[in-house]
Formats: sequence, structure tokens, C-alpha cells
Amino acid sequence: MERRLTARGRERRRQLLDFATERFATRGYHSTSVTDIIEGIGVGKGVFYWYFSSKEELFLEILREAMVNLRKSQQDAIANEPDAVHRIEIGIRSSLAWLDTHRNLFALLEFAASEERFGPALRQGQEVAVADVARQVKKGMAEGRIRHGDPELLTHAILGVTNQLTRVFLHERGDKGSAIADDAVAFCLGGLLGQDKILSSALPHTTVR
Amino acid sequence: MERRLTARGRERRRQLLDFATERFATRGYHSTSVTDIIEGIGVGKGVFYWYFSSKEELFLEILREAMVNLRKSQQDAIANEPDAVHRIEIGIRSSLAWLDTHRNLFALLEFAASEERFGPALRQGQEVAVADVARQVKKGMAEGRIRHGDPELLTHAILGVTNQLTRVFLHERGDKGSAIADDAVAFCLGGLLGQDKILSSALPHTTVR
DNA sequence: GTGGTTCTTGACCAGTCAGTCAAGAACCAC
DNA sequence: GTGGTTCTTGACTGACTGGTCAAGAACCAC
Repeated sequence: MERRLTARGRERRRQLLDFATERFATRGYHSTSVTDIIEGIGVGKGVFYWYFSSKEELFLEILREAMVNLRKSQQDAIANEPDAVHRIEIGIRSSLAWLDTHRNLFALLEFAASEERFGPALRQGQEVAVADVARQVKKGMAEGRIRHGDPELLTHAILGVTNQLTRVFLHERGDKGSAIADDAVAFCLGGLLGQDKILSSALPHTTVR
Repeated sequence: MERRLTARGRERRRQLLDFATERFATRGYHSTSVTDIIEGIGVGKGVFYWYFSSKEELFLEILREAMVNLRKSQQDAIANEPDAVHRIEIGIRSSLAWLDTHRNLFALLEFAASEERFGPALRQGQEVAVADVARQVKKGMAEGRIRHGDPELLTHAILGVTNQLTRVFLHERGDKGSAIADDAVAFCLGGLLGQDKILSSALPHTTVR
């Protein structure tokens, strides 16, 4: 949906984006109808379809914006840090900080992950960030600071930790983001740096029943 | 919804459960209508509402069954293992094995987590399992094997790793579960056992921009 | 076979939804 | 003011939804 918008038009579009974000996050995508949105703002239905060709397109726009935003905040945070391991740590911290101040958007990212039709857009957005972290992990390995392993897998492990802690402690329990950052970092760095022989020496004969 | 069911009735109920599980997992809860389900099986609509009072109840039933199933598989796996750390490892491995062979159900658990109305049922089911792992973590700390920290948070960190790796490598990429188990365990045990002073000595002056 | 229970049918209902469109208002450049 | 563009209105459409229900078939115990 491309249109030439005046200043007024851009304002209206933003209003739709913001209101819809809040509603999608608190009541869910499926439970929020287009009518809910336009009535919440107090405009006619034509307004909605003037700016967006469909409800799905609106959601994708919110999603895109959120991911660009998060990524930018990560990039800014690590910009001047040369050390690979330190970059990873700062990346974790900045992600948690962002997720803390954008809980609405976290809810939408979570939803998008569970919906077949939004999966591709989500994956596409995360791809770059994942590759970025994976590169740092690889560098850390080359320097002998991070134990050997699949960099991409380790990256996803980190992502899993931050996501889960965000969901449970920030989203469900409403904790402050700063309260879990140290623990998240400690766990992830422990997982990355590791201890050789955790498996083989300390815990022999490991099998799944 | 309680009914006295004959053998035939129990079979029909199972058929509905199984078919709906498959459809919910592949096409999503919202995109699967009751009509889809009964037409897929080839019965009238009354059949559905004979066995379940609503679509939501059917889903909750699937959810409950899945969680009981997963939990049972974990319990069986760790039953004869006394060592706390080893129990955690086996727990991770058995979870991954279960998620590997029940990918349908993983998708449903993911969906349920993102839907306000199914959140409570999900949390209720996970609560016991989380408390269980947390107890092992605590024990490991008391024994001086696991570094000090919030046991529940560490438990969720583990959960986050297994979930994310399952989603990305099993669900999206279709890898074999056994291929990631070692890495998942290594990361989690590294995160639990940790290295003292990771933060304070190796990486001083850490701040978020 | 009789009577009661379990199970099945499918038309039907009331409501909701995303999306359309003809009409016109507001704004703006000239 | 004129003409063109941007923006807004809200009634309307057609599709689809979860759920109901009266009727009857199938099954079973006696």
C-alpha cells in the first residue's frame, strides 16, 4: 500500500499504527477487529483502508517497524565495542532493556512466531541479527574464548534464554528488566564459555530413557 | 463435558482429538473451524458437540493431555537417577526427545503460550515441572555444584534454550532431535555450573547504552 | 420386541468479520 | 474561485463462524 501522504495523513497513519499495536498486544490479533480499531480512534472504516490494504498488512507493518527498532537499538549499543564476547554481553543487555521498555511489541513478536502466516516475516527480520551474533560467537571461538560448537545454535540458545526470561519475568510477572539482566548474561556466557568435559567427565553414561 | 461413553464413543472422541490436533498444529487454531474438523472426519456437526461443549474445550483437552504426556515422559526418564545435575541433564534430553516425536504438540504449546485465554492452563501445567527442576537446581547449589543464583530463573533459562532450539532446529528446519541434544545440554550445564567471575573479571565496566 | 441410552444428522440461527464503494468534505496550489 | 488530490464517511455485502436442536438411527440390556 503506497500513497502520497500529507503531514496530516502521516499523522493519521501513525495514530492507526499506535492504537492497533496497543490493542493487538493487550487483546490479541484475532480478537481485535478492524471495527474495534476505527471505533477506538473514532473514524470511519474507509480511513483504515485508505492507509492499509488489509488488517494483515497493518500487522506486518507494525512487526517490521518493531524489528528494525530493536535491531537499531542493538547496533547502537555495541557500536564501539571491539571485543567479541563483550559485544555479545552488551547485545543481551540491550535486548533485555529494549524488551523491557517495549513490552507491547514483545507480545506481538511472540504472537507472530506462533502464526504460520507471520513466521516468514519474523524469520527474515531475525536472520540478520542472528547471523550478526553468530559471527561474534565464531570470532570468540577463533580467539579460544568460546568453546567449540555450532555458532548459530549457540546464538539461538542465547535468544531462547532472553526470550523466555522476558516472557516469564517481565511480561507475566512485571519485574524490572534490569533485575534479570545479570542472571541472563551469566547463564549465557557460562553456556558459551563453558567448561570442557562437562559431559564426559562429570556425568558419564548419559542416556535418554 | 462429561458423558458416559461406550467403546464406540471413546473411539470417536479420540478420532476427534487426533484429527483436531493435526489440523490445529498445521493450520492453526483460528484457521481451523469446527466445520473443517467434522468434514475432515466425515460426520455431522452434532457429533462434535456431543463430545465437546466447545471448540475451546476441545483445545484445552488436547493441551492438558499433551502436558501430562510430556511430564510423564520426563518423570519416567529421571526416575532412577539420584544425582541432581544428572537429573537436569536427563530432563533436558528427555524433553527434547519428546518434542522431537511430538512436533504437532509443540506447535500447539507454542500457540497456547501466545493466546491470553490459554495462558493460565499452560502455566498451571508447567508450574509443577518448573518447580521440580528448580528443586534439583537448588540441590545442586547446596552441593556446591551449581553456582549461586535464583533457581527458578535458571530453570526458565533452561526451558528457554530447549524451546528455542526445538522451534528453530526441529520445527522450522526439521533436524533430528538427537543432533542438538548434546549442544543443548552443554550450553545449559555451562550456564548452570558457570565460571565465577565471568562478569567481574573478564568483562569489566559493562553497561547498557 | 421393548424401552432406554448413546450416538448421529444437517438445517438453521444469530452474530461477526474483513473488505467495498459511492459520495462528499477538507485541503492545497495556482 | 477553480480543479485536483487527499482524506473521510458509514451503509452495505458476502462469506463464514460457533453453536443449537428436533428428529431419528444405532445399539444394548432384558
